[in-house]
Amino acid sequence: MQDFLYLRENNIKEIIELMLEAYTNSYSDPYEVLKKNSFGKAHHRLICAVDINPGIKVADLIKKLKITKQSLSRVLQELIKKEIISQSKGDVDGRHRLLHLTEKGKKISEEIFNTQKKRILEAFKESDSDEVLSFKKVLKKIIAE
Amino acid sequence: MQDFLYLRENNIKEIIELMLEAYTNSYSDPYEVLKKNSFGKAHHRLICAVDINPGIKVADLIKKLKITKQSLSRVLQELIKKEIISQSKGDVDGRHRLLHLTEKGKKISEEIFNTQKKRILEAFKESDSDEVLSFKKVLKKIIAE
DNA sequence: TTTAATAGTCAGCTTTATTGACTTATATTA
DNA sequence: TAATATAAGTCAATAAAGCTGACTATTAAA
Repeated sequence: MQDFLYLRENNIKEIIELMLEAYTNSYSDPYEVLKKNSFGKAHHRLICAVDINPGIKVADLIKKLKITKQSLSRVLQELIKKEIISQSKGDVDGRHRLLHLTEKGKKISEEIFNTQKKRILEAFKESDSDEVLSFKKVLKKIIAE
Repeated sequence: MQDFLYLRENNIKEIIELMLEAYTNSYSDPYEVLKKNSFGKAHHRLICAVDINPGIKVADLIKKLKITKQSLSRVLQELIKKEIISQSKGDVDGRHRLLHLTEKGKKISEEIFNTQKKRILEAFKESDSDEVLSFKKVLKKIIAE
């Protein structure tokens, strides 16, 4: 019977710690850009999620970020006031509030993204394209419930 | 000239958001176990880092978790008091404090790990072994400075 | 038209992390 | 050996991020 090395407990545990470190490193890269705009980690996570999911509704954002609506609200209202994020009423369901980055928000998100992409690009340039594809594929499967 | 799809900005951006979600999901899995022991996310991160890096010194832990020593201290002293983590003086350099999980700490870490590994195992079982190897390889490269 | 879902809000609290200013112990180097 | 640097610990004050609970307003569905 074959022993699947990659399914061994120690490998799984190592992967879990690698994910912690990869996230921690990647999301600390834009520290200066965020500070310049008086934003914290909570703003960063929110901007990132709205950027890649334009038109996302509040309920889905809460699920994605795994925070309460009260926690989200404080940060979201700040970003709306500063005209980084805009809201619109859902056309299918009028109770929904659909969130988008404003033009100003897109610029700041790009600035944040530029500091983060360096790290990823370096890693990808040292990898084969199929390795990168596998990376993304597995990442998506980890997210799926 | 070839266009490397996987190096396109939108793909990199998507990867960055996938990492956010994968980390958020993976590290919210042990919510009940942590709550039972009156531990929070900070304790979780610390236990995980010491588990996979036995004998790590305080300075390296601070670098890995990207927090200040004052932030680390509060949580670390709690875990030392509760006999989850033990300290020993470094034999090479007597100023170092080397951190280990105690037997009690190993048990709790296993309990935490068991809730996290399910998600990873499911993802890995649906993947080929070379995809998992690529995943780990790229993850490590993202961490590297 | 009653009920359910979505979003927003107010208040009070806990947890996590920060800055800045120190102390103690050990190691290095001049 | 004496001066300096490094690693860790500590005290105090503050900020950032998150939570629970109790509500209101709006819109959709039964």
